[in-house]
Amino acid sequence: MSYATALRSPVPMASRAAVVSLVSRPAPQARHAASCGSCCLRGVCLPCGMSEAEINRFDELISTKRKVARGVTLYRTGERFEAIYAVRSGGFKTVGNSRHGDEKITGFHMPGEMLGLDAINSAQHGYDAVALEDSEVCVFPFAQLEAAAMKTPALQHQLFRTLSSDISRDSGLMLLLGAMNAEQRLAAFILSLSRRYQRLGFAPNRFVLRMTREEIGNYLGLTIETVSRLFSRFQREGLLGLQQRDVEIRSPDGLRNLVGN
Amino acid sequence: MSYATALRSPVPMASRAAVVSLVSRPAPQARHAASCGSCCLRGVCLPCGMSEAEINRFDELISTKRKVARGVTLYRTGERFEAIYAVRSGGFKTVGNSRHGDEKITGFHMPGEMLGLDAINSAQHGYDAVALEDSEVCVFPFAQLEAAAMKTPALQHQLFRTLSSDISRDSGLMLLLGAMNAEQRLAAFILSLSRRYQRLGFAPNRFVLRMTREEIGNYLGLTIETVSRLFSRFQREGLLGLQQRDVEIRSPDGLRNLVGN
DNA sequence: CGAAATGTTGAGTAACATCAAGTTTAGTGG
DNA sequence: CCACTAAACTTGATGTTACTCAACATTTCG
Repeated sequence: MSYATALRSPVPMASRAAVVSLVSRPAPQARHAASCGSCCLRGVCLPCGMSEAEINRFDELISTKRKVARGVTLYRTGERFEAIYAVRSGGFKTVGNSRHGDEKITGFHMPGEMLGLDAINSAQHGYDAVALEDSEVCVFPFAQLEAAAMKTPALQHQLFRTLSSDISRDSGLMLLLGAMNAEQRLAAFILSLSRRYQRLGFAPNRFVLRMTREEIGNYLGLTIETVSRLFSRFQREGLLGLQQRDVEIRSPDGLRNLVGN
Repeated sequence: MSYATALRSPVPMASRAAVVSLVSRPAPQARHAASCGSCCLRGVCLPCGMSEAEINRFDELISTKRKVARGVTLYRTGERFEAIYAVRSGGFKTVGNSRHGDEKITGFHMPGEMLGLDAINSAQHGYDAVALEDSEVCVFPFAQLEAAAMKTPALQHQLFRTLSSDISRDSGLMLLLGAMNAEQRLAAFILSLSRRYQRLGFAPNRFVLRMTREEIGNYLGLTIETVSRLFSRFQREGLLGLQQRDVEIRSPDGLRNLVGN
């Protein structure tokens, strides 16, 4: 839970001095300049589609980095919308909280994916964003982003695409929740993670779950017991190899078969 | 099903001559210039936030209207993405079709709401858009829209907001499908329609359902029987007055209570 | 008017939730 | 480093919600 905890993410940790200096300040101020130009995620993140010159200009004007320790909230429901975020390392969940006090996870966000897009319209956040592990995000103040987009067609276009892809993602999930049984939901979830790891250049059939069974169940509209039973069954049937949160997909086709496409 | 059927929507029907001329041609060509400047939806639609001068320029450059008869498909899954659409009158459903042949409704779209936003990213449509009744849409070719947005900050901003609000909508629905029981889902659905009618300037507690019980069930992840039973129960308990598709909300608070906010 | 589509209601059933007990793993302080 | 505690996970027994199947009523449309 502390900043001293080693980052388990693929992106190299900042120098020790920098980390130590962070500990002495409250988290929100812990920022420094980012550089998309040298980031290994630039091909799948916001600058995708921009020329090198455009990216460099973009870097200097806009983005800063910020560390978020495991369990810490990046932004909260009701907070004023200022910026959108790109996950640089680690991972996040977005959580909606109803009046009943029960929470509902609306999404998991991996490196290269954006956070906060839903708040552009209402100018305030509708969800909490919580780090699943020690993480780092790039901060893009939205007003500056809009101004930059007016001058850079590639950036405007990419912003439209990014927003659009978030809509597709959600619609897909709706399908999942509204039309699938428990087995299909979990299979679809695993396949979704697999695709997203592959997009980042990792092996698609071997990865670590960043979230608990409870979080998976919450997200999929299932109880923790159902998730656990299904994982056991998938393992018994040879679809998955499981050891805690280490997942090995043994039969991608078997999973796809369950989901139905 | 025919164009001769009177439009039941709030927007005045085009002149009879125009309607007749449409019948003789295939639907997709049935277009003529739109004019946001004189449209009663301009406050809730794409031009929202633009000055009168900007709207007029926008009109001339971009938008055309198109009629879509009940049951007719505006665009289909797999078709190349060319334009986004604003519902001008009538209503639509968007339908995803899985390989199993079963369809899943991912959204209902009322006047002033946009269609096709999810396709910007992938450049091809991921859903079918089908008219629930005789309808009219405004067609905004996306390439032209992007070009116009580069010159008009208010338009760019409104596009971002529109896309963002679609994300919020979907996330909200996810919550609905993943965390609510049948009763809560239907109550939330009715309240959502109520809010949207109110936004259009109609009475919030008296409206006509544009969709069948089956479509409602499909959308909410419930069977038609469950929807029917719940409607009967809501009526019995004095929450709703129902006569076919005519809905009267008798106890908005009762419904909100069920949903939990 | 008659056929097809749509909607209602009842009885039985299956899928998933709930309740409960126990095991394993991770985190903490001595 | 080990013991201890809390958190996370697994598995079984039972219960409930919503689905399935079925029959029938009503409405819409040609």
